[in-house]
Amino acid sequence: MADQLTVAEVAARSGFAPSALRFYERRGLIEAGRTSGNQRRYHRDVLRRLAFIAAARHVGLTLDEIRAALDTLPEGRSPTRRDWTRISRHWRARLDAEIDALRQLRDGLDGCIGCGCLSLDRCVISNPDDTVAPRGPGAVFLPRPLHPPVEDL
Amino acid sequence: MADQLTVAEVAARSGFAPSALRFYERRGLIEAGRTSGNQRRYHRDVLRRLAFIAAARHVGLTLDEIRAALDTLPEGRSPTRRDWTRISRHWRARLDAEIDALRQLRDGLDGCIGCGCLSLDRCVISNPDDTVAPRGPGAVFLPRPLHPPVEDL
DNA sequence: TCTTGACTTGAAGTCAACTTCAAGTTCTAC
DNA sequence: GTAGAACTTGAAGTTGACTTCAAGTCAAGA
Repeated sequence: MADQLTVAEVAARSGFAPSALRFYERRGLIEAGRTSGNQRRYHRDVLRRLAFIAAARHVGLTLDEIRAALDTLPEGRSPTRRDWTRISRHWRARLDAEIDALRQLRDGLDGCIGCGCLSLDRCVISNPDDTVAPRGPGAVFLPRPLHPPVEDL
Repeated sequence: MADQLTVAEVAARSGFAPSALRFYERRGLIEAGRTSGNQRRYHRDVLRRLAFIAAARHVGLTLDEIRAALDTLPEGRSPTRRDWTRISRHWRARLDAEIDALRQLRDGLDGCIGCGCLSLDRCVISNPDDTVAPRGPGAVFLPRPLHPPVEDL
C-alpha cells in the first residue's frame, strides 16, 4: 500500500506536468496502479524514477534511450542506489564528448573569426565534422537549461 | 551577371538540400533572382551566406536569430570579411556559456553518481538550475554534430 | 522537335516531447 | 447528497527546421 500518490501529488513533487506523466506512462517510462474508479495511484518509487528521467533529459538523452536504460532495472524490487549509479555511469562520457565538441568548435571559431573565411569546405565552424550532407528531418535536441538565449545579436 | 548559379549547383556546393534553400528563401535568409521562366538563379555571394548559416546553426542559433544577424549586413554591396567577423563575434560568448553549463553538469555528476541520490530538489543533475517548472511546449535545440548517439546504454 | 531531367508551387508530413482540448467520470469535503 | 475539484480518454495542436508530395512548367542536348 505504498502506491497512494495521486497524479497531482506526483506532479507537484516531481515538477513534471500531469500531461507529461501520462505521456511517460504511454511511452513506458513509468507505471501506475489504478483505483476502482480507474484513477492513477503511484508508488513512491516513481519519484526517484522521475528524478532519473529529469537528470537524463538534462544530460541530453532521448526518451527512447531513457526507457532503454530504465528497462535494465531489476523487476520486482525497488532499485537500489547501486542500480541508479550503474545506469547513469555512462553519462559522464556523453557529457565529456559534448563538451569536447563544443570546445573544438569554439577554438576553431577563434581562428576563424579572425580570418572571416567561413569557407563551406575548409572552415571548422561552417563544417565542423567535414561532412556535407545533413541527414533526416526533424529536430535535434539539447537539454533545456543549456541553451539560453543570448541578448545582443 | 554573377547570379547564374542554379538550385542544383548551390545545393551541391553548399550541402543544403534544394528544399532547404527554398525554405531559407521563404524565411528571408537568402534570396535569388529568376529566369524568364521563373526558375531561381543565385548570385555566388549566396554561398558565403549559406556558410554563415551552416556555421551559425552549428553554434546553435535559431533561424530567426540568424536572419536577424544577416539583416545587419550592408545592402547594395557584397559583405566583406570584416562584416562576417562582426556578426559572428558574439558566438564565442554563447559557446562559452554552453560549455560552462555542460561542465557544471558534469562536475555535479561526479559527485552525484557516487551517492546515487538523484533527489528531485537537491541533486545537481536532476535539477541543475534549481527550477521546478519547465516552460512551453516544443523542442529545444542543440547543433547537429554535437549530439552523437552513444552506443552502450 | 522531342525527350528527359531540372525546376516550380502550395500543402501536408516528420520528428521529439509534450500540451491542450472536449466531453465525460470520480473523489472528497461539506 | 451534492458541489466542485480532480481525474479519465483519445485526438489534435505546438515548436523548429525542414522534407515530401502532387501536379504541373522549363531548359538543354540529340
